[in-house]
Parts: sequence; C-alpha cells; structure tokens
Amino acid sequence: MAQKVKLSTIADQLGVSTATVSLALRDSPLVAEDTRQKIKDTALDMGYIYNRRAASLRTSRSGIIGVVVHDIMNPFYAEILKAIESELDRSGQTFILSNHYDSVPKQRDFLETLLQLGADGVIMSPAIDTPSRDIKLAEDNGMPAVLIARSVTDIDVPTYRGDDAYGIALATNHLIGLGHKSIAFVGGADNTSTGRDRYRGYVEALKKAGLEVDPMLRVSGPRTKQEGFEAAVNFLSMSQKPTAAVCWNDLVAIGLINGIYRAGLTPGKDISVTGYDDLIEASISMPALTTVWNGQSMVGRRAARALLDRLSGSDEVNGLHLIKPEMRIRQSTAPMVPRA
Amino acid sequence: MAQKVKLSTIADQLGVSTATVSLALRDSPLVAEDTRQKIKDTALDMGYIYNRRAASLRTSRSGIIGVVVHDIMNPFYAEILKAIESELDRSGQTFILSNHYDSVPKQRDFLETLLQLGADGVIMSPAIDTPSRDIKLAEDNGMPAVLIARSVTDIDVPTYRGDDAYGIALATNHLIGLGHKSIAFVGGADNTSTGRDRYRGYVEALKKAGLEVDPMLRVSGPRTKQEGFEAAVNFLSMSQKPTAAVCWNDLVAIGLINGIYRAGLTPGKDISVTGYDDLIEASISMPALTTVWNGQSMVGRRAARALLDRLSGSDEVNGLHLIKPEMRIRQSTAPMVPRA
DNA sequence: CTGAAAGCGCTTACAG
DNA sequence: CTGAAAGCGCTTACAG
Repeated sequence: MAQKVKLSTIADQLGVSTATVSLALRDSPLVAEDTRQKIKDTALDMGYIYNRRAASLRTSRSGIIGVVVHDIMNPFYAEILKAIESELDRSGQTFILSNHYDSVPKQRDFLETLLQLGADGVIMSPAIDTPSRDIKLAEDNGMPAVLIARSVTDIDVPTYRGDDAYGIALATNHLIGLGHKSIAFVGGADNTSTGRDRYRGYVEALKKAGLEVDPMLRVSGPRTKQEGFEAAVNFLSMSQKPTAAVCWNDLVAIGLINGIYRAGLTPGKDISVTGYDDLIEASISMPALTTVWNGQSMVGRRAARALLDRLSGSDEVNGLHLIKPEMRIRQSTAPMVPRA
Repeated sequence: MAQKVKLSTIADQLGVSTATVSLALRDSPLVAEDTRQKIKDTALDMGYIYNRRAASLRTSRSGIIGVVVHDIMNPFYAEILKAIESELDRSGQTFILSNHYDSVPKQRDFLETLLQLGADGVIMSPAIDTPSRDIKLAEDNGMPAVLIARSVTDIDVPTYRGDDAYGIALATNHLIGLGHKSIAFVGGADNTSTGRDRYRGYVEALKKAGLEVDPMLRVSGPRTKQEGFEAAVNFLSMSQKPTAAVCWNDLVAIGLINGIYRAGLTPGKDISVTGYDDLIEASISMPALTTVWNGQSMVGRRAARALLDRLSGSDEVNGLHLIKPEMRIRQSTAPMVPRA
C-alpha cells in the first residue's frame, strides 16, 4: 500500500496550508472557487481518504448513530430497520446495528461501545427489564436516545410504538363479530409492555362483549414462528376447544397455522387465527393472514426523524407517540363452526 | 452533562501521569498491581469513558469490522450474519452493517465510509457486477476483505460459499429419482454466480439423466417469497405441465408453494417443490420443505474467522472455499403424478 | 515502575 | 481569501 495521503500531503503538493485544504474539501465559500476545485481534483487524483476519527476527535461529532433491537432476524424489527435506514441514509449518517437478544448486559456493552465511538445518538428497542439508568448513561454522556416498540418507565425520552391495547381489541372484536365465543390468546409474556398490553386489550374486549375470560385460554411464551408452530399442540388439546386464536404477533400466528395444518385441521375454516403486525409476508402466507397493521415503517421513520431533530437541538418530540393500528381482514378468519 | 472525564482527569486526580493511567487501564504489567487497581477504581468512580477515536487515531486500529450484504431482511443473510456476529463478539470487535441492495454505488459508499472510520476489515457479499477495483480499493488502503455467498473474478481474496452446482444437482436428482420428467427451474438470474451455477447444475443433472432440457421451463428472476408467490401463475400455466419445480432458494420455494395452494393444487402431492438453503423456517413451513442445506452458519463463522486470521497476519486463507451442501428430504416432494 | 513529550490527522479560532 | 498554531484524547518510544 502506497504512502498514506492526508490533508498535509495535498497541501504540500499544491503549496497551500492544511487549513485551506480542509475548508476546500468541505466546500467552504471562504476558499476561492478556483483553489477549491484544484484542491478537490488533487484529492481525488491522490486517492485521498478522509479520516473521520481525526475529524470527529476535533469536532466531537461522529456521524454515527447506533441502533439496537432484540433481533434483526425478526422481520418485525427488520421492517423497522429498513425505514430507519432510509431515513438516516438521506441525512448522511452511518448506522451501527446490534442485537441485544433481551440481555441487559449485552445491551449495556453496546451502549458503552457507542459512547466510546462517540456516536451522536441511539435508537433502541430496549431489552426486557432495561433499567432507566442505562438510558440515562447514554443521555448524560451526550448521546440522546429514542425508543421504539417498547417503553421504559421513569425516563422521558421520545418513544414510538403502536397502541397495543387498542389494536388487539380490533382483532378480538373481529372474531367476536364472527360468532366466536371461545377465543384463545397465544404468545407473548408479561415481561414486556407489548405482552402485557396486548393480553390486557384482549381481556377487556372479551369483557366488554360479555364473554367469559378464562386464564387457561392463554398460551404464554411463544414469540417466534417456531414457537407458534410448537404451541399448536397445546392449543388444540385445550379442553375448552377454542374455535379461534388471537395471536400475539404474525410470526406466532403463521407458526400456529402451520401447526394446525399439520394436525389435519384447516385454519381459516375449522379454526380462525389472527396475527399482529401485518408483516410483509402476512399477505402471502397460506391462508392470507387476518391481522392488525402495526406501522413498523412509520415507527422507524418517525423515530429516526425524532433523533435527527434532537441532534439539531429540538426537544419538543419527547414523550410517548402511539401509532394507531388498523385491522386487515384476510383469509385466516371465518364465521365460527363448533369443534367436534 | 458533567465535565468530560479523560485520562488526564484521572491522572490529575491521582497525581500520576497519563501514560501510567493509559497503561493501567489496559492492564499492562508495567504498572504496579497496586497503582493499577487504584487507577481502575478511580476510572469507574469518575464514570470514565474510553475514547476510541483518539486511541485509534494513534494506533490506527479501530476494532471495527464492516459487513455488507444484499439485504439483512433476507433470512439467508440474517442466518449468516448471526454466525458472523457471534464469532466477532468473541473477539471484541464491533461490527457495522449495511445493505447494498445490489447497488454498486451504494456498496462503494459504504466501503468508503468504512475506510474513513478506519475499519480493520470488511466481510462482504458483493453486489451484482462489483468491479474488482472496488475490493482493491479496500485492500490497498489496508482494509482486508473476505467474500461470502458470491464470488468476484479477477481478485484473490478469501471467499466462502456453498458449492451451488453440486447442491442443486442433489435436488434435481432427488426429483428425477421420484419419477419426475418435466421439471421446471424457478428463480434466480444469470447476473449472479449463484444464479448461473444453480441453473447450470440443474441442466447438467437433467442431461446426465438423459432428460430433455427445455429452456422454456425456466422462470428467471424471482428471489423472494413474494416473487415466488407471483411466479406460481406462470409456472402453473406452462404448456409442458411440469410436475415438479427446482427452486433457486427456499424463499422462492415457499412463495411458490403458497401460490400453488392458492390455485387449488396441493404442493407435496400434486406438485413437488424443492428449495435451496435450508433456512430455519424451511422445516416448519407447510408442507415441510424438501431442500438443500447450504451452510449459512458455517459460511458466516468461517468467513469471520478468516478475516480475523488475516488481521493477525496470516494469509494462507486466500482463495475459494466451497462448503459442501447436503440434501434435506421432507414433505414438499413426492413421487410423480401426471397433471390433468 | 513512572513521567515528559511527541504525534496520530483533522478543524477552528485568530491574524493578516 | 489564506496561513500558522493550538488542541481534540489517546499511545508510544524514550529517559530515568
């Protein structure tokens, strides 16, 4: 590899100062149009590579934004990430991604790394049981945070997520409207706000309709397609013989549907199943999934925008911003038929 | 936010030099055990945050590794990434992720960003038509590259991917063995090595079995579940009435299967379908997908290891490393039945 | 075992 | 419009 080209290499070559080169490369009007062009051409010719570590050491702005979610392999987060990416790209920020897999220590390590790199800010879907102190650590060291998908209590940072209780009520009411009386709730758990809020929304919708709430109809735990698939056995062997299932999310619903098929029943006919999120694949799964749109791309876009706003000094975005979910009726739900 | 704590803050506090503090924090045996402990305690107390930009400016090692793939939302890449992540985590490297969506300019931008950040190396699944010059740019500036999933000609860097021609022949032979004579090939295109190699492997397997190769049986293009789903119409209306489809990957296969269901036929009975990759969801899709294991996690793990090896000076890993695929027979294939 | 000093490659007042 | 010089926060020879 050739001798490294730096500002001073270019300056020497042209007989100007490094200050002039620095200014010229950033298109400062302080440098004569003519000089500027010559400097840029030379930089290109010499294969100059801007050293952001050096610049950022001086300016204490890194152009880096951290993003941490539970798991990027999960399409729900992937859809949010895609929206964040396109928003940040536009503003020329580099983003660094990490999974925390709901490990608070892993998440803290990542926040620490971001601080060490001088990241300008962080967008996070906080790990289960994230202490507000961890977010404070970031904020106190000049790295503003924006939360997505989950809330953390005791701290006032901008938070973007769907209105879970409202959304799950939409799904539950849809099933009630189809005549179902024994409706199970499959997936999620009480250790996340989404787990709690969605179960609560389901319970309240049943109550409001005058239906009995049976805690035994809850299958707590499943979050993935795999786990939804495995939950089918559990669901199908319930003594209450539920004719429908409100699932905690689309992945669980799709898994559950496949498990029901495997058992010889036909989802969308014998058994009705609703999802939650409206992932891209919900509309092409078999049968097409009745679900609740949860605004992933809107969450991502608005969270990114909010962070950029905070970086430019505005703080009016603080607080909880709920996205209003919408019902998407497709083929996986049908009027109730009693189970044998 | 309080006054920023730096090495000199700690040094002043304890009445030692910054050199001593620097050494102590990195556990150098040059510093007395006693002093070392005192310094570490003080650093923790004062909430010291290590400034990696400053350190890296001095050492020209950043601890950053770039990873660029087509699309992290694609489970195929997600599975590779997960393996890379766990391998890099172990060695304390931070990794920066980016999608190139097969845009060469976007990929080049990212490489440039990595160079600016002083990344130690990059793992990439090159965008379609990546010129070897772009990889040379990285290498020439001291940022070694390792390729995954796809090859680039005219450059000798370590490359890890599956043996596509061999793998697709496994799938094709499996169908031939089940008595199928009219076998379509769905998905992929000639602009990637995987597209070319897999189609070639299919053609050769047919020839070897003495079956006619009909170019009209190829549906070129689809890469995603959505596109596989849409390709079903095309596939089902072929005048040759194929009884089986070799799909370019699992996503296309799963999409195609859903599309075939939608049309009222039963995949795994009326029509046989094979996938490629053996994604996690292949085994829980409906029907369980017969496919070819493509070693995603092995590719990721070995690529990460190879890069770490290159960083520590060893160069014996150069060249193409093919992972040997394996057949996974499940429910989506069955003995041939003629189509009406 | 510890300290004083130079230097990594930028940017930013400050002068002219 | 351009230059000389200081400084961002580390690490690394070099001295002692």
